[in-house]
Amino acid sequence: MVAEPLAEIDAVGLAKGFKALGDPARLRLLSMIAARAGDEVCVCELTDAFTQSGPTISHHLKVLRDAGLVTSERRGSWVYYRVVPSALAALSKLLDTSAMAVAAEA
Amino acid sequence: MVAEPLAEIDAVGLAKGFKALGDPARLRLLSMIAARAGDEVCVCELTDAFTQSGPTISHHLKVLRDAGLVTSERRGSWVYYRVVPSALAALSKLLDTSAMAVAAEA
DNA sequence: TGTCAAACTCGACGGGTGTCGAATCAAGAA
DNA sequence: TTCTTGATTCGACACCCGTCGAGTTTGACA
Repeated sequence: MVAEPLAEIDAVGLAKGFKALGDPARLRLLSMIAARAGDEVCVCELTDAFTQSGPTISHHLKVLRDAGLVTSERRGSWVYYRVVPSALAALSKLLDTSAMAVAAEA
Repeated sequence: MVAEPLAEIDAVGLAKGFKALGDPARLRLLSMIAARAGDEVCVCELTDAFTQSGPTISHHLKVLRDAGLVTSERRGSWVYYRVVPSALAALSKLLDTSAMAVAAEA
């Protein structure tokens, strides 16, 4: 958030990322993928951990993919997901700098 | 995101915060407030900077308030907003640790 | 009291979102 | 090829969200 307020054009792109995180199911999905720390996670493993249906999980994964937060790769019969660290870092930094800017004043 | 995947109960609360950030107008509002670094911003100043109507801005500020990301205080005829650093830091940390966990593997 | 300005609430509209079952696609095994 | 399993896409439903104009509240000032 920094010293300079966000330009509208930047806000649109960043909001897409935050919007993708704005659902409990997606947040849990991302956390389960990120918890593997470099390793990938099979979709079958994710669907087993949720009460929602397969199509719903697939939809949420697509939202995370479209937001650039995760990538997917098919190997054989299974599809594996992994996080995109730079994308998460960009969102994190935005909030961090703004929090710091305010904290520094106190 | 850390080593442990998010519990569903935690995910619900955190998702509220991210959801509030998932709109370009709200992201810009928050950035304008945060850019003041400890100082507060008058609503009148915010509405002037946007093309949206007053009621719309007021609605977005309420969403940010309900999410605990900002606080408001009335003084005289004007209402002033300021950010809640700890709330932003909590969201930032979640993304940061997950990004770090993955980056550390590489 | 009455009036004015700032901010919020209300009601409504159009479009978007989460969810599911059914159908479809992809890849391996018989 | 046909069959089976994993994953996605499709179509539909109920609900939510961003937006506005109109009306309401709050406080200052005559």
